[in-house]
Amino acid sequence: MTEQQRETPAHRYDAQLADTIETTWQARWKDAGTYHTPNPAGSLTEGPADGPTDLATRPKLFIMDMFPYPSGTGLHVGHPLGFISTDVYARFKRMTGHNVLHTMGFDAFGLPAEEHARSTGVHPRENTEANIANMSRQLARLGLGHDDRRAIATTDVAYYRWTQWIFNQIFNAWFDPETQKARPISELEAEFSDGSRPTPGGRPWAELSISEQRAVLHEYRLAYVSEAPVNWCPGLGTVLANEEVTAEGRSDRGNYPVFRRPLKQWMMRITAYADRLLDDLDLLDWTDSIKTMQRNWIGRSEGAHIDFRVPTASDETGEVATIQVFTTRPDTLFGATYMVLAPEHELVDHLIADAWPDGTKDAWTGGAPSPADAVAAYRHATSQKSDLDRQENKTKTGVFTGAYAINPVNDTSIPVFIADYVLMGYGTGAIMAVPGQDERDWEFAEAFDLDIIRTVQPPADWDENAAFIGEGPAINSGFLDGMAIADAKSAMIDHLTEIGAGEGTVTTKLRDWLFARQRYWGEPIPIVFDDDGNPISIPDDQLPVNLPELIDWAPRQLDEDSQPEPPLGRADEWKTIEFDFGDGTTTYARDLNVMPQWAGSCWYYLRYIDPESDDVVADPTSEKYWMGGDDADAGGVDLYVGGVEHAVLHLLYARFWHKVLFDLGHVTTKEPFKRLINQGYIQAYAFKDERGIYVEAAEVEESGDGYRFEGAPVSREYGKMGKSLKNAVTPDDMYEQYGADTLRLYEMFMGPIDQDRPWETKSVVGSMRLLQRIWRNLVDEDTGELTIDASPASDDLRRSLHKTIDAVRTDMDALSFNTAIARITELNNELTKLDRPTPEEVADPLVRMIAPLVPHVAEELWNRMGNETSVVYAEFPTADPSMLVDDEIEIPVQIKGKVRSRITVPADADDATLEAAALADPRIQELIDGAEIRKVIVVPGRLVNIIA
RNA sequence: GCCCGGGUGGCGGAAUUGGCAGACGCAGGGGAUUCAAAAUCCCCCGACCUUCGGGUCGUGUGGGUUCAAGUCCCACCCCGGGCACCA
Repeated sequence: MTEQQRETPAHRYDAQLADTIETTWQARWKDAGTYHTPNPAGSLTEGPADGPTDLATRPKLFIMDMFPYPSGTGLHVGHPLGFISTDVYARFKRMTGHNVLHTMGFDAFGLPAEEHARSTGVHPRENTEANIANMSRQLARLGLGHDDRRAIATTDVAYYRWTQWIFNQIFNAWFDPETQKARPISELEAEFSDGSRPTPGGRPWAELSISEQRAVLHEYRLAYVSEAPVNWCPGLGTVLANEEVTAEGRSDRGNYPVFRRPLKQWMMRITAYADRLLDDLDLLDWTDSIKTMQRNWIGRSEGAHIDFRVPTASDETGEVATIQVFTTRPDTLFGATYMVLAPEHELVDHLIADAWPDGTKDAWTGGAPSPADAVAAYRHATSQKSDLDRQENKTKTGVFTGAYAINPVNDTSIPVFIADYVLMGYGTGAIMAVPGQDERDWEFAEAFDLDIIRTVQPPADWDENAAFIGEGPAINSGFLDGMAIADAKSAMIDHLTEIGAGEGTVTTKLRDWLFARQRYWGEPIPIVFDDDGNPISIPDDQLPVNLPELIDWAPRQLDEDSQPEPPLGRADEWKTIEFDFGDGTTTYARDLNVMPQWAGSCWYYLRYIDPESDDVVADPTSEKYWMGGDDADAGGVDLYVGGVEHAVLHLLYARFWHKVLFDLGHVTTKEPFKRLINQGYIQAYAFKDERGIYVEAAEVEESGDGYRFEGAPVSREYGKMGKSLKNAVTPDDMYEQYGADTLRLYEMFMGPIDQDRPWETKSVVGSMRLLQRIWRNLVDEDTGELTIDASPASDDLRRSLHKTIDAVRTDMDALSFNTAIARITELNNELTKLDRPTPEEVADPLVRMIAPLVPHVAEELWNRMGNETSVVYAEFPTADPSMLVDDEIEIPVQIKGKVRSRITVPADADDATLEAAALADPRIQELIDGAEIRKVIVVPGRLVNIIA
């Protein structure tokens, strides 16, 4: 025996042994299909070869992680935190009799692969697949119990075929305001056709040409084409995403100028679903903060549309122009002293007066000789401002249009301005300004010397130079005077409705979803255009529309006057295609846009359910089973874990698609994700030297007076883990030093799932030690023999065991893995102190309890203990209730709320017994010393408090 | 500015309905074992005072309710996140 061997016992649980155990079991699980989850019908009805055969008849549980983007840099230890949590929970639920669906996919379309292709010439697909392979390897080594048959990538042609199919569903649907539901567009067409719904122009449907019919239907579709501005960068010959444009309006890459250009773009009518997206939040088991974020994003506000006539101007049809405003405060209409339109408002051109009217104040003209000049100059100035400028510089600016509008409630003539504090994208892009009750209007009125009329009585001590937003009686408001705000609002709305000058309405901040991207690496939009530019969807049976294999990445130097062109426009042969849509074979132009990255992640949960079906997006029986379609509540994925950065967009878009599919009968639940948890982030310390350069965090040493790197002092920061801060720790490092089970255990022990936490490699050893101690309590380190025997445990130990089981079950259910681990540690510490072999009646449940957390070492111990089937499907231990109560308990005795002594009493002692025992305690008697006892508070089982 | 979270030992964090603050772990200290060290096992570990029995203070700050407050109420400070001229 060599020196080395004598020093380390041959059967110690260390990194080498962990590695052997982990890779061995991973291979065996893979062979047996241990994590194969059976569907109740259709495809994938096969379960595990080494598990129970009745899984598909058990209660279901659908657990999901927000799937990752397969980045080229691979994982660091922060990434899998959520994945481990869901895996532990899934494993726990498998052991409590559930059929658990848990798998993993990749959100693999997106800019980085395209950028990588651009710089290296490697096709995005090749690069993406290599990254997926690497990341899959890193994740597999963690021992995640995923059903790998269900793994998908959004870039798989077989997957994006169905993404395109869903696009077609949405395109071929309209939102019926009567039923508040999406319906097939064919039903709308039928109504037009049989005359039950009048056509927009009044002509009979049959008299419209096919092109005209398409144009009419297009106005109703849930996916529609509209002009929207894009960031066109001629220097790169491409359109850029907002995040690729610098604050100076230049391209992030290359620093070329970027121009805002209108382009025909796909939009999705998510605004139609605003109310349902808002209301159904109540059905969801999500945190209040996420619900609030979604509510704020949707931004529903109730108010009124009010029409102001502008007698001096006419609109496009020659009628007297009418400015419609949206206001949440119709009760303040008597205080409207001017109006403001967004500079881009289409009515502005019709309003501009030929010359400044009498009474125009100097401040209103912007120094221009005529309204037209003033408006032109102001619009130009506004267009030069970046969004950031507009956000940061909130000084009110604007110019008078020379026009006056009539306040419909009192016929007062009020000036009409344009100003950039009114946004085109919200409400009607025009406001009535009521400086008395609005801070922004007050500021503008002060700057432009406009009248201010208060219409709500402020309290006596109110600053007379400030707008008053609060509650109070109406004043200066004719028939509203004296009313509270709510009453005044409804009285005004009634009045406006009666005189035909307005009506109550609702507006949302939510805009329709801009769905087109002018990129290459995304799902092609399955649309062609006829000669009149009407979009037609490619029939479902001809999907998928494959991405063309073009890759001409060389930037094209184009001039400033060039038109925006998506990359697919370069695929000359692909650009056009022949079709026969019933009016003869014709050549059609394909849509050249691709979908945004959100698209693939909007519905992947459905494909997890049934990744193989060719004829249906997901088998209906399986869909209903996994999504819980019979529930009266929202239904959906039972647990969805992911980062809070997707609180709004991803979750809102996915909910929207799901609701459309629900309306059209393709899914059976109202909501996609019943329960949502946002896991916290693992952050890490980073260190900078005196030059301010980051140094390798792993090599920094702590000394008494601070931190040192190669002897020189460094300063410590705290932030995201990553390459740039030189503080990344990879799972591979941890596998090598400790093994996957230790990494899993440490990440789960660090703190509650939803909290950010600092990574500390030096603390990982604590989790390793727990596993070593458990191992040592069950296996002899020198011989490898089990150190378990069949003789019964002591009563105390048995009680500890059952209390542990009880607590661990509760904690696991609540995803409180950190406290579950603490309880297991306590039990194991008791075993360590035992001067006898571990009783089997404790060893068996202990191994079961650790199995969800550290599946490999648990499986190894389970196997060594003589079990022939996998611990993965073993039953989780259940506590014996009679073992949870002690015969005797120690409770504190307080005098005036301070603990002065402790007494040991029978657990079921009543109040009188407790009081007597407390007063009889020698220490208490000594302290009371004959003083008068005024009151004794007894909380059975908890404490006695004596007020003396 | 508005809306959400959150402030507990040197560190990560525990603490049912208001009922023994600091479970569990890391770091630190002491002991056993060892020729020695590592590993392992045992003990201590909020601060201050102490006659070593114990006492006083202590959960961001200041008030309050209560027999009893980390927990409830009021005011404030700090940190993190979201939104931001949304009429």
